[in-house]
Amino acid sequence: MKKEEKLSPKVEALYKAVMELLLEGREIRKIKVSEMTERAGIGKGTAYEYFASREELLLHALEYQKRAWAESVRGEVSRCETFLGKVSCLFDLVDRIVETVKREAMEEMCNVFFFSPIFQRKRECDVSGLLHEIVGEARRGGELREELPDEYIGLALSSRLILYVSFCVTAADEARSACTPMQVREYLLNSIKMELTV
Amino acid sequence: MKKEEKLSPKVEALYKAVMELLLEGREIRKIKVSEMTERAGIGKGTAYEYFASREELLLHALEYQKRAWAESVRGEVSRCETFLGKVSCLFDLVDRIVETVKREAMEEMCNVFFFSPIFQRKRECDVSGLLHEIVGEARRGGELREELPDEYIGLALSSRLILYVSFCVTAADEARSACTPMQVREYLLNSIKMELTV
Amino acid sequence: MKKEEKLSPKVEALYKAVMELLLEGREIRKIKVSEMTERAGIGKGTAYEYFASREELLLHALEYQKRAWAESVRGEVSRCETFLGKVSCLFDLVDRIVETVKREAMEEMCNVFFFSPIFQRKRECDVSGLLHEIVGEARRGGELREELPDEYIGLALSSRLILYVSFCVTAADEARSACTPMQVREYLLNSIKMELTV
Amino acid sequence: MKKEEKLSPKVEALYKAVMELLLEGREIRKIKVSEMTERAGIGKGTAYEYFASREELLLHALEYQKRAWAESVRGEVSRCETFLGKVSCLFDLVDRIVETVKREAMEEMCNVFFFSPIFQRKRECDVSGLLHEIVGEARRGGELREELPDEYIGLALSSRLILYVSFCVTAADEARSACTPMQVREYLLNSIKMELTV
DNA sequence: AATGAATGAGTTTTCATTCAT
DNA sequence: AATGAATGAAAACTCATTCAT
Repeated sequence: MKKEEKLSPKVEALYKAVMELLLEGREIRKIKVSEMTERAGIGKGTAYEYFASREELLLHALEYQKRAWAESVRGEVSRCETFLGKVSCLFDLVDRIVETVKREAMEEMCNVFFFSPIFQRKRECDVSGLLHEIVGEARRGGELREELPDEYIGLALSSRLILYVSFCVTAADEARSACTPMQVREYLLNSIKMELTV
Repeated sequence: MKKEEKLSPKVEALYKAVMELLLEGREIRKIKVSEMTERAGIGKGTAYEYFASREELLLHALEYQKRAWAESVRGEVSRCETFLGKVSCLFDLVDRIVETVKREAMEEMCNVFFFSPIFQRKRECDVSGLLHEIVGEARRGGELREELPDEYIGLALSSRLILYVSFCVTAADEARSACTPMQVREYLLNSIKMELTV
Repeated sequence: MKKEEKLSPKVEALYKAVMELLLEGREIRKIKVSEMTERAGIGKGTAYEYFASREELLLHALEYQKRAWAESVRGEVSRCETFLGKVSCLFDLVDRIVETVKREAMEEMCNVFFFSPIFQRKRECDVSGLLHEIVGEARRGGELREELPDEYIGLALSSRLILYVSFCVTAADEARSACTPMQVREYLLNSIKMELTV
Repeated sequence: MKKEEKLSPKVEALYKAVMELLLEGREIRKIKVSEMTERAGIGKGTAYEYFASREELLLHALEYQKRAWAESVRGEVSRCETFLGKVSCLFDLVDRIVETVKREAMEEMCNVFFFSPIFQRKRECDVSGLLHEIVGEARRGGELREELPDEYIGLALSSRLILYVSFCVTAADEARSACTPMQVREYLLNSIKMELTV
């Protein structure tokens, strides 16, 4: 609930540098410390003043970005009254993210920001956490089918978001696609409504 | 009984070694050539008799494994009459894979065998290819909703399989889960039935 | 005086292969055994039936070529009556060799066949040996200045041949050259006549 | 007193190490990076801070040495009035170099410092460049035969220098030589005078 | 005699991390 | 606090040579 401590400008520059490199299509495992610091405009040693290792720096940078994305829709979400409206905001977020990413960067970005987090425990502050909150509120509001446990609702939503990401990404280079992202989104919102809500 | 060109025994040993190392939880990008050849019981140089680079060896090893898994359910799938029956076989395959793979290895395995294929063009011979065939047959059999394009059906199935995997994996270390993998599987099959079939 | 033993066809193929590779501009130190045997159309192991090591194979191949060149002018030389006529034959040989060599191969060929031999002892059977014979004959025929020792005559000739090679080679890619190889050759023969003969 | 940009001490140590190894008779193409850095008393990685590759390091080291030798006679040469005096300084340089270099090292040194430059374009800063300057001055001073182009003069000098080197080197291990280096030098200077000057 | 698959010692090169300034 | 030169452990890859067939 409490906003984060103000970030040191050097740290922020490092986080920004990591995202830039990812968006340019770099594999995260192959980004060098020197590239990050150069891009951030600071000395190589300086990174080690703030982080114990390359690994830790990368982890924090990704965490920061996930949090930033979650924050960026939180307001929008809270302004929506209904469960489906809130879910729709998450689709908006996916749209915005996918738009900024170049084709070459897609696979790595998806792995890093969509697939990997599935296996990670800490999810309070990222989109998964937000999704969890949305489910909780909808449950309290009686919008969800009683027989379906929250856990399943969460999975059902995640599964649709992943489908949507995958579609947007692969549709991007296959112009001959049978349907548009917009249509898919409609399908998905409809199927969410049918399956999960009262 | 014989399916493929006979593999050189050294190559087969290498493929097997790569899978073993993956199953033990090694990150694929960090597996050393020396580890692979030692595990395979051959000389380091020998790997380079068969593959131009470490990268190529890994790629072929994964390709081989994906193909092997697809082959391992193909028979079972073809014995099923209905779309849902066939899809169920794929869930069986996921069950079998998840049982074999250690917790630490799961993220890597999923990236390699479930997420990456989404971005790849060639998919005839792996599970994605099989899934594509299943959709085609069901379409011809008139089992699927006419308004949904094959593309959407394919992604809808993929995303459910991915979610099933991730549930099985994460449920494994959260005993306190509200539902069992078996239940989730039922939910998912049911939602597939509701959403995609006539 | 005695002709060489007839070469095994495999050995001859190897020698030929080495020359081909050199003429294509390969650095001799970087030619692999596998390249030589492939080019020769024989198995890699076979090279080791005839030579103890890569090094030995290369040495023999070069020796063979130097001898072949010397043999190729010996007849011509012996048909000339005068010292200068014989020397002229050596210039002819240089012309013929330089013509066959591509620009990229020049430096390596010169090092291998002109410069390196300067430091080697065994020279009976190559062009240096022939040159030595020519000087001997001219001395016996009283064609040379008495005050100049044979050794100096040899050096003076070698030096001119080297100059001629260098000129031909560098003139090849500098069209703007102030004089032609033919002119240089005239200069040199004249200066040889002036300096060394009676 | 100061001639060049100040060299980093590590780079200078590397250049010095390369020369030491050459003077000990090592083949330049076979000198390992680890040998160079050990000899220079620095870490292996450090070489790669200054040079992109082993090859580049070697090239720069040789360039540096060629320049150093040229600089070492330039003063002496400029103090001589006549063409032959200047040429004599170059023979002095050869004497000095030959004295420093061990027999085993000579072939490599000659290849690197005398033969290779023949094929290279950039020659302003090494001995070839100096030689070119000497020819130019002599031409302007009217000391050279008008009918001989500068190019020919240059090669005539080079080939004599090369021969002097090779004589000094090979004479060193053949005590039974008919003439001394000193005598050969006299012969050569005399033949230069006769052939090239007015 | 001829082969070529197998080998592993030997090299270059990379890059996270340290530490003196 | 900030730096970046220096490091060396680690890894990929090469290729002459061997030897079972």
